[in-house]
Amino acid sequence: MPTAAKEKKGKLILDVAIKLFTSKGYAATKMEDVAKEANISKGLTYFYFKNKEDLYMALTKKAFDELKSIFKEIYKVKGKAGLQMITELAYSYLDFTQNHRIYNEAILNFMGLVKQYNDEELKKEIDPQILKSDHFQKLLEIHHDCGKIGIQMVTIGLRDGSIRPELQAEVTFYTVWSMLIGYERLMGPVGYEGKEVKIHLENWKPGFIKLLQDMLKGTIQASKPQAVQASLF
Amino acid sequence: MPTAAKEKKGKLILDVAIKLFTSKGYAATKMEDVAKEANISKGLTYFYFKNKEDLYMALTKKAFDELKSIFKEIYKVKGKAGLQMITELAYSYLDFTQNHRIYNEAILNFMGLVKQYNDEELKKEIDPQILKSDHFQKLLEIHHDCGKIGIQMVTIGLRDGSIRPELQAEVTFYTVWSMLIGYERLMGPVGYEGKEVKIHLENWKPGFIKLLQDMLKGTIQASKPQAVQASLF
Amino acid sequence: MPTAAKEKKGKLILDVAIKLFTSKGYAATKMEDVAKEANISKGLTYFYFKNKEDLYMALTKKAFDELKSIFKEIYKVKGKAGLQMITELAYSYLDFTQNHRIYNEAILNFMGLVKQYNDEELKKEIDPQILKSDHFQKLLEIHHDCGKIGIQMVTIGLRDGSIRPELQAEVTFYTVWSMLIGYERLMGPVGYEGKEVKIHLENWKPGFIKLLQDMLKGTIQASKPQAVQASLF
Amino acid sequence: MPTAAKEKKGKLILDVAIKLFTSKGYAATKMEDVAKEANISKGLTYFYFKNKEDLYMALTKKAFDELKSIFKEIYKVKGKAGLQMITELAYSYLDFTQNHRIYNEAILNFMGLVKQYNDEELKKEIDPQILKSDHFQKLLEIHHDCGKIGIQMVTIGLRDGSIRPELQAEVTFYTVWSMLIGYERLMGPVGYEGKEVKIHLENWKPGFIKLLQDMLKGTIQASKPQAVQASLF
DNA sequence: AATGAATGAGTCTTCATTCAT
DNA sequence: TATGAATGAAGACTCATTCAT
Repeated sequence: MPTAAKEKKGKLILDVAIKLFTSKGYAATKMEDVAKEANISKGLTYFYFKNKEDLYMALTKKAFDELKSIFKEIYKVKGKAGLQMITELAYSYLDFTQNHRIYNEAILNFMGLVKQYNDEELKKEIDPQILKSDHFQKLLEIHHDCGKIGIQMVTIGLRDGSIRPELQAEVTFYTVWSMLIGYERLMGPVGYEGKEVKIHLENWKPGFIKLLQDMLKGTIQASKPQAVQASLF
Repeated sequence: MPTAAKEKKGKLILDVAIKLFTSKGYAATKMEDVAKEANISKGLTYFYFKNKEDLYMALTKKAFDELKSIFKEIYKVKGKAGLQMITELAYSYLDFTQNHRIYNEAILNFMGLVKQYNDEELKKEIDPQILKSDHFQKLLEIHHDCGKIGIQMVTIGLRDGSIRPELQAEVTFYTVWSMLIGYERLMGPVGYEGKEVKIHLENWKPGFIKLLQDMLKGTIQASKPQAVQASLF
Repeated sequence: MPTAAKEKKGKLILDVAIKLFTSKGYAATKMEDVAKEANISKGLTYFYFKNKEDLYMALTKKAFDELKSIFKEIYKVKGKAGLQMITELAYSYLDFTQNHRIYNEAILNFMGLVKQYNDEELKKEIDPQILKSDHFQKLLEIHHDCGKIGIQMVTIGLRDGSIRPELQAEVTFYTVWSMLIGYERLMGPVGYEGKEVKIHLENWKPGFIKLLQDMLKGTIQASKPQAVQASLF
Repeated sequence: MPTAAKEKKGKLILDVAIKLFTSKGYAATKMEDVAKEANISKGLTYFYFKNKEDLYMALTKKAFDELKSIFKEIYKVKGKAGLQMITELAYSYLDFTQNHRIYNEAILNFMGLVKQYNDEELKKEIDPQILKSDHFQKLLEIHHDCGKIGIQMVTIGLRDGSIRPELQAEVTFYTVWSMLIGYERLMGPVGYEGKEVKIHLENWKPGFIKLLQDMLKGTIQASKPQAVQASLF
């Protein structure tokens, strides 16, 4: 089988894994389920992925890759104000996490791992299989990429005046990212039709974006969120 | 054995579980480990907790209880501006998640569960043992409590002018919460001594808080964060 | 507590056990279930019965006692032909097994045990707790009692001519008993509304009794089954 | 591995299970014992049988299959009178139950299950694993097969005059089956060398068969039991 | 007599992973 | 590459039984 075909099958397995991990969760998904759904044998999955953790790290890698492509897509278009970029990013990020629950979970999980990895004591408790995974090692190299682009976006905003000049780019971007990460998880409670809590999903998103913008806004305004959103699709 | 003693043993088991889940993770911790560490028999853990998931839900319940007590502690002191309350909350929340990684994880996990629970299709995939857990059912009842207090804080801020009057309390509070949730996880990557990323932990926190305040600020300023923080400890 | 009261509680436990063993089966019934249903503590059941097997043997003993009382009841009335006695016995036995599924099961089980007990090799495999049970030992002594009475009934029939004189009492009685034992179990399949099997429960019983009588009948007839049945209630 | 080999291993496991269930009993036999005795790993037994109950149901299925083959073997030979067939059947059945205690137990157990299964209330108490077992479902379909053949035998007897014409085939056959079912169990008590009960195994069997025949006999006699028995071996 | 917390041996069952083919 | 039978370590959970009170 040529390399192209090999990659195809590897992708197939990964896609199936994404589907199953999303619906049933990592722990509840058996390697056999993955194989069955992909119409291949159980053994073959181990030809393409060293083990289950490795498969999950491959998924995480894909999550970061897709996230990065979102960042790049927004970043590469010239002439946009920095705040507009961040706004677009926010919309895309929220869509990304809503459409790919497992991706956000994988990213969340990976960031937890990085925290452990950077702590000499906690590092020992990390499953050795994760450490050995090529995908994990690759992730360690690339997981700052999104941050770097995001920081660039903020930097542009600082320069073009769409973002308040007194802000620090790194701090600002990671704070924005914090917000975006929390959103998907809070959708569960927020979406619930509680008697006393009147907030609903439809209301939250625009308000959330507006707050994000207000937090950053400089004297020169970015285009209206609605307009931005429209331009994204 | 008097009820007090019975409760004590239940708490002992829970405390041990918190310790082990924190250091080794939920999946890697055996019920037998918990029993051994608590100097009791394996069977007794099942006398106090129906099963492992139930134990985890008890832990989650405790996480929410402690979080709620943080909210209440800040809320009950009269005479503070709303923005000050939110600021204090932010500091306490960040401390809470940093000091109790497992609590934040449990809360994150529970919110993911709530999302599944509210989706007819995804609900089926939830482990029945979770659904049957009394602690889980209790959590469904109380998990809005923190949100309600937080919304009250924002409402106070809207009235006293410390928070911009055009904001909507619910939307605003949940957006604040989003920020707080993401922080702990991003500390992993942020804390890493990357060559190109200059942001460090010491820098991030105050900047993060500052941004949060700027996002909300009305015409009347709350007291300085530093002062607030000092008063908390 | 006076002996009378003690016996009362012991009977209560036994009655509860009968109820639960009947509905859920021996293996699926926990000692705790028994205690709970009897509104006593788990520990107390062990005061009245050495262990679970002992409780089952007590149940078996009661089954044999009740069966024996049925035999005696029929036997003690003078003036009946032997065949009539056997007929009455058949009716009563079938009622007994239908109303007390667990009794028949216990009797069946005990007879299997006796078979094992009489085989030097298989005897070793019997749970020692059974062997140690006073109820089991008692059962070994009395389990022939029903047979003895039954044989007497046949003997009477042989003498009074209601049963064919060429038959041997022991062989005949145990053959009758075989029939009666099988009936309860076959009611499951027979009761099923199969498309091709037309036999129904209502039809089977009288036909069964008729065949039993025909098997034994001598020149002098016993009263009609219907009449006999009527006299029983 | 070819299908033949796969079937072989499944049979091996089943044979081992039959051996162990027979000697130690179902409850006392561990799945690990079965695996060890079959020289395979514990896990492999679960590859061939979903769980322990499923294995027992497979055993029960085999019991019914073997029983059915006995019925068919006798039924297929033309020219025999119906009573002779029943007589042969009785001999074979008694041999079957004596040589395969576990088979009879399984059949007895299954018939109890069918009774529960047909009662809406009791059905709930059946272990779900049993209900899910393919073998159990298959048994529900086939468990009338033996009955059907037996009824045919009686029907033949009614036509050829070897069985009394006034009898009803279904009722008659199931009554015969009742007798046969009880026999194995009663051998325990009967076989015991009681001081007062003189019946012994050697005496019982021919007498039992004789009574069975007398119960059915029409004007035309079937061949002698002894001759029949001889022809069977 | 009575309680019910505590024990711990016992077992079923799962499933990631391997390997002969 | 591909299969799927086979492995076996691992772990959740049960429950009869005991015993301090």
